[in-house]
Amino acid sequence: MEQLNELGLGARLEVEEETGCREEEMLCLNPKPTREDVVVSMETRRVVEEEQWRRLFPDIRKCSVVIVRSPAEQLKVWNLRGTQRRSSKRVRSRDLTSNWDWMEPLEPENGGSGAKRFVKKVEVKIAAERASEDETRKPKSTLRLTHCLEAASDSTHCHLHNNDRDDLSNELPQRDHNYCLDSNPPEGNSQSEETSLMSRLPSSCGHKDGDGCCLPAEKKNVPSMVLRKLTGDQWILRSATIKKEEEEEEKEAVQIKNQKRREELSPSGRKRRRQACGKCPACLRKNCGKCTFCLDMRKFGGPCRLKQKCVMRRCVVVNARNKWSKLPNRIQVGEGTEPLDQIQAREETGSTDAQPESSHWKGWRRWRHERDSAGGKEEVRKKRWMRRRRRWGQRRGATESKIRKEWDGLLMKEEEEEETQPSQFPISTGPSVPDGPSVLSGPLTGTHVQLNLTLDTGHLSSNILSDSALTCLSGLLPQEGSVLHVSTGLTFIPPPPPPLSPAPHSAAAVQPLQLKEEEEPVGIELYGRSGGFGEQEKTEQEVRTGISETGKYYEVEVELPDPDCDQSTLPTVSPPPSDITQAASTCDITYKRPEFISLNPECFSLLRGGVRNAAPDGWSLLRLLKMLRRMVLPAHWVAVLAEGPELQLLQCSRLSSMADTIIHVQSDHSFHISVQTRLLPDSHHVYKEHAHRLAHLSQLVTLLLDLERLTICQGFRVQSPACLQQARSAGCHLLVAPPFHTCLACLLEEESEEDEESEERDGTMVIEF
DNA sequence: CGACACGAAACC
DNA sequence: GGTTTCGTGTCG
Repeated sequence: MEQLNELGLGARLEVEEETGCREEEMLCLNPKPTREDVVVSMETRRVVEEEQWRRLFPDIRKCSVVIVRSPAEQLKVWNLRGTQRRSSKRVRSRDLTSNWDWMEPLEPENGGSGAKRFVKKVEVKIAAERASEDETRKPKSTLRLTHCLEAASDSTHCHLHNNDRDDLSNELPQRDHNYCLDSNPPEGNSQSEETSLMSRLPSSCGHKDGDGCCLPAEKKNVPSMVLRKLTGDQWILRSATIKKEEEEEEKEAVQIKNQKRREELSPSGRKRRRQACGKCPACLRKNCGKCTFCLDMRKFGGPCRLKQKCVMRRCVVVNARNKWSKLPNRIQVGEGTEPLDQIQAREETGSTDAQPESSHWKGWRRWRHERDSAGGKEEVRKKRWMRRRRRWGQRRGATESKIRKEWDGLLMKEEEEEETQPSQFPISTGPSVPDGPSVLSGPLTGTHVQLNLTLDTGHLSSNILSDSALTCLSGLLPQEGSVLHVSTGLTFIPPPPPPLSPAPHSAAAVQPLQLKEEEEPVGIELYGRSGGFGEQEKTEQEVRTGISETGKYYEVEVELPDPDCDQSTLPTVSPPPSDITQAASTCDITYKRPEFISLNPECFSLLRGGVRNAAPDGWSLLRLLKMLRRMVLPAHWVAVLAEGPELQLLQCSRLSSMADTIIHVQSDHSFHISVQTRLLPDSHHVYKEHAHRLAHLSQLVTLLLDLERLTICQGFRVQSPACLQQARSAGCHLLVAPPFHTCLACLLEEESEEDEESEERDGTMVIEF
């Protein structure tokens, strides 16, 4: 018996010798299955296979063949589990059926026998007729375990040969768990014999190439699947062919890059030095003797550590060239096409705005700052901070609340992530490769923007996810008054179908979201978690049934409707998430807006295709919630489940005139409205305008829009008597549009009636204090 | 990302 | 050979 180096193989082989003086190695396959049920069910088959195996190789003393046949669905689950289990290591995976080829964790010492075992599940296919042939003609081959690597992988191919295994410990990567079961004919055997043997015994990995190495997975008939890490905890499953193509593209890109680099390089191999033009005013200038770099120079008594040119002498032309060369899409932008002489001419006029934004000029500005202000560094830091703030400040306003600070922290973190993981939130209009990486973005038609969030299904429940995502959205997305509709739904929108014609370069169509100063988001964590949690879990379960091979996608849809279009039209409703595959194939790029969606149970049945009638109250609300989350609600309205159970629609924007307003929807779809815990009186205008029981989602949306129509001058909100008091003391007039004036009037009644005078003008109520 | 440090090319 | 300063790497 011989034990092979465990480290070298990444696993241990137990090799035993039974007959003859010559040591022959046999592969010992650990009989321990990982999926006992499957193995038991396949027991008969296993015995047959083992018999055949033994006939082929009678020298084998111990031979355990584990034949794993599992439904594709289960394989998927295994695959996912495997991914999670092995997420810290490099994951190698071939096709779904190669799942059983994964190495299990090494076992501890095996019962004091001194031998260790490893679990290696190998697919063995032996043709019956061949096997019988071999009965008479024993193969003189021994088995060998071939380290099987994908061509694309950067590791080396290794074989376990009888005579060179000593080298293996040095050659084999420790964590490489892809192996081929291979047979090695004894020396002297003809090539044909080998071929014949190979054909008799197809391995789980494939054939041999000329060097005796395993052919890459791609060369087999079975399509390989590769798990590829995107970011953080994200993995995508994709076929190896695509991976190969991508890697080829990457290779090409690298080659082009290298070629360009070589062109830039001087004969010595170092990058060619850029030459100053020698003509521009900067080049003609003398050392200022004041800047950091001048002060660093020996002639100015410096230590000569910085070794940089005087900031005032940095060549404008070179810097400009440098800038444009670094500018992405410069041709499209148009700035880069500006003739050099123009730049130069402008420079000669002394115009400072033409100074290229390079580190040199930043340095120059820094120097100027240092010169101008004593606290230069502090100022620079402040400016940098402000610059960062501006970027996010476009999304965020500048209030000084505690929430704000926390929010800023979150945003800063997010910004960092955004910078390091630019593909995380792709906002692209380009069509995606059908089988490509699955961080996809939908089509951007007109003003329709979709933000696709790819989230790790293992870490966020849909509840948490929706809340957090919504909170983010409320802070991040632009709010053009009531023009922008922010979807509060988290919806799977399947990737668009492949383009009919080669799509134009998508880069031109990529539009960054123009973000605007935003208001404070209202934390909604308290809502929706307290009540109906069980139902939430149920939902999640249901959603998960729709997990595809490519992952689970939550899509946040942001719609920027045409200002002219009627806002009360019902927004997009995406296909239900449970039918991802089908939806992906039948998805229409232009999502048609249905007239309305009925809230009756039949409608839900149609949408969800499940059993509805026996659903409890909360269940019904949950369905309503899910539908609401799939559609676009008026800006910053969020639907959550709360205790009761009841469904609550909350206005999450602090700046909204409807902040602190909650629409409570009961399980029978009746609703009432509260403003800052005060119930709106039954006599309220809103109740008269709208049916007390919601029959359609469109009614709910109309209700929200009606409530949103409130306009208030002077920035006072009128949800409470305190606000009115405040407005009153400020001596301002309040312009309140219907139907909210009734609500206001109600509040006023509660507070005091004597001070106010009101009159109706053109449907607008003017209240004067 | 900016500041800093430093090797080495380019220039004088 | 000395000086200048570009390109690049490292660090916070």
